[in-house]
Amino acid sequence: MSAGKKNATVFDIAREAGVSRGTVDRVIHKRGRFSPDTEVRVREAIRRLGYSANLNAAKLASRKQRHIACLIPKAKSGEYWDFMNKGLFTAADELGFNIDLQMFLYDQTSIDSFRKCSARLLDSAPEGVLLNAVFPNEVTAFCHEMDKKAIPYAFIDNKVDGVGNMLYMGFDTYRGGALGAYLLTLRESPKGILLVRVKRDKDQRGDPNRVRRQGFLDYISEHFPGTPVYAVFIDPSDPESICPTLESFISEHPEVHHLATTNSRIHLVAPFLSAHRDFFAVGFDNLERNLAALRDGTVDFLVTHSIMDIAHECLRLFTESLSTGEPPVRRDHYVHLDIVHRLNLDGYDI
Amino acid sequence: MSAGKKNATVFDIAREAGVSRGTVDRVIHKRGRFSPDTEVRVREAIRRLGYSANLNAAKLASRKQRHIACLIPKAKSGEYWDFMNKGLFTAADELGFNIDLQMFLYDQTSIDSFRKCSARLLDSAPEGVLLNAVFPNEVTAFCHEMDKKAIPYAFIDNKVDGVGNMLYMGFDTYRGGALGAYLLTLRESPKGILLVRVKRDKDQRGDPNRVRRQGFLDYISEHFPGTPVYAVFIDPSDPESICPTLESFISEHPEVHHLATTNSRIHLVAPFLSAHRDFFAVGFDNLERNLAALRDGTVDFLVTHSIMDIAHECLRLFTESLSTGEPPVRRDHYVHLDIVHRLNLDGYDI
DNA sequence: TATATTTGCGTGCACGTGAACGCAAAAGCA
DNA sequence: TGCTTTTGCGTTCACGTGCACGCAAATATA
Repeated sequence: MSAGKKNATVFDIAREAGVSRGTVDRVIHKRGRFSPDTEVRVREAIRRLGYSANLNAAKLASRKQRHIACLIPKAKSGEYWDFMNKGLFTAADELGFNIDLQMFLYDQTSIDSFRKCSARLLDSAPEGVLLNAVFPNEVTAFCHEMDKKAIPYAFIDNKVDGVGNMLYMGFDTYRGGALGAYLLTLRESPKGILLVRVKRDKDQRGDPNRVRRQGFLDYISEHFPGTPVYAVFIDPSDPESICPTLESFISEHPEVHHLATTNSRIHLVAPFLSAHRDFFAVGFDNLERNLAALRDGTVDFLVTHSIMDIAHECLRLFTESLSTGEPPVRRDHYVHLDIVHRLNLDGYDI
Repeated sequence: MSAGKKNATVFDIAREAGVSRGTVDRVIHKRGRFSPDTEVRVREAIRRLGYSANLNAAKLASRKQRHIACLIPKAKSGEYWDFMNKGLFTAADELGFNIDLQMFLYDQTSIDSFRKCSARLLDSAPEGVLLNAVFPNEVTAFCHEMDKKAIPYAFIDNKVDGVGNMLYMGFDTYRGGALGAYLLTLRESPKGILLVRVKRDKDQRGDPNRVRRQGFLDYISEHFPGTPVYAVFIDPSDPESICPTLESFISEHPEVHHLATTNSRIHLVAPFLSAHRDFFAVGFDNLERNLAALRDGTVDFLVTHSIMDIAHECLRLFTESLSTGEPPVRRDHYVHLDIVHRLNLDGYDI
């Protein structure tokens, strides 16, 4: 019942097109040394027989390393991009192609760092590039360079539009923000919302959480019009100052019992929350320290997505495309948003 | 960075153990024709070199069909076990082993049907069996028969204890019930809860949702002691009668605004709910009709899990175990519970 | 003791693809 | 024309495993 008719092989294609197996192989992998006429016959045969390569055999036979470069932010252990980094390596191992991941990690607060990193990347002449979009202008410029050199690239997590990327794998940040706002206000209508933000002094990048915050704010102003949302800025580099900052806020706004962050740093607020159990708190992203805050009940919900899924699926589709030479069937992919609570924390792997 | 040292092959093992490749192969697959002494040497070599088979090569070379039988309930299109059925076939295709799935679908309201089905299954002499646990006594008896015949089997979705199963892949139903109760009561403390249950007349099986219901009830009695939970029974075979039944209930209990089912049939209540928008409603399992009710806002939350994940992971671990001859590293597996809401419905595949 | 069977082991083919190699014909160049 | 390079194609080995086959020695059966 399952399967039944076995798939066509390169031999079948060769016979159908009246050429040899090697020729079919060269056409498929665009390695030259075939006539335009032959190419047409082979592609026709492939279409007719519905051929697609046997991935097991391909992985087994592929001895050459696939050199793929990743241009993503540098992160401290336990931060978002640190998980992405690990996820990509795990995925590379699992996928079984001989993927040689080369990491180019830039400082996400410095455009200059991005420029230098991307230049080094181009020097390494990768077969493909995975990147995210921090500095929209610089990323766009860099993409145009890759377009010129015909290097395929895929966006991971976020993207810029108007460039010739092969693939995007991310999630709906706007919707995520709205979902966070919904969960935050589900238990009790808010008299005011404390939105904890992170101070970025001379940070040159575009705000990566702007869209998510907009989704959050739009939901609030639609469903609780007139409810004030107070943005309070904390400084992650000075943890000692966080609690006092928040304490001084609530002494002025004792009516506020709802707290959220639209970035991934709600764990920074955990000490404050554990001293104020009457707060309902919602955050984003399943960093280990966020999950810990969820586990001990200081944070009520996390809205997140599986970083592993993003890394794995992105790398899978990308490398399979590189192998077959065909672009993925779909270009934009959105992974599912997860709602995580203390009661469904178990088995939630990052 | 990734990988580096290549994995040991059967050749390496053969050399290390001072035998031929074929002997190693027979030891690994327990196909006999080797001396106890040889077995020890080979196993030692495998351990020393940390060998594990190259799955790509194994899948490529395996020509024989793996005959695996599934003993699960028959279901109408769109019902829970219908998705499981489809999920198993999809997984079988994706896994690439030549898995020949043979379905033995019994009527889950009839012990007799189970008995006949399981007898037919044994006649087909499968290499392995996937089953769930409906009728505890009959399932246990059947497992003992399989134990006698040395047929490996795995439980999917739910299980019975005290038998020699190789694997269990399911989820924490008790915790799920509690989570449902939490979500139901998050918005507003309940004055009473309407728990819609399904009438089962002369149904001989054990109640599959008992544990989940217990989790639900325990949560309520712990956090809202004294709150009445009214069980109202509906008859799925008579959809016309459902609305009147519920209407007559609320005319007697107008203070009740919380509704839940602990089975997968909340979609049966959707018509009632769409006439009573003041109800907060929580259900279980992501059947298409449940998701539709979520989408149009008649149901607020679904607590569920990915049936596909269960099917896929169960079949994967099971067949890999059959291939390697080694039992899975872990026997009991619990998949993550998902909270699904209208706002994170997109991209939620079943 | 003579013959049949089992045990223990090695060899060889197949799976489908990647990619290097080789070779004749065509094209470029002097 | 005589030489080199390019084009177009076929052949062959390698990847690691499953599994059938074959064969000698050991054991069982007559």
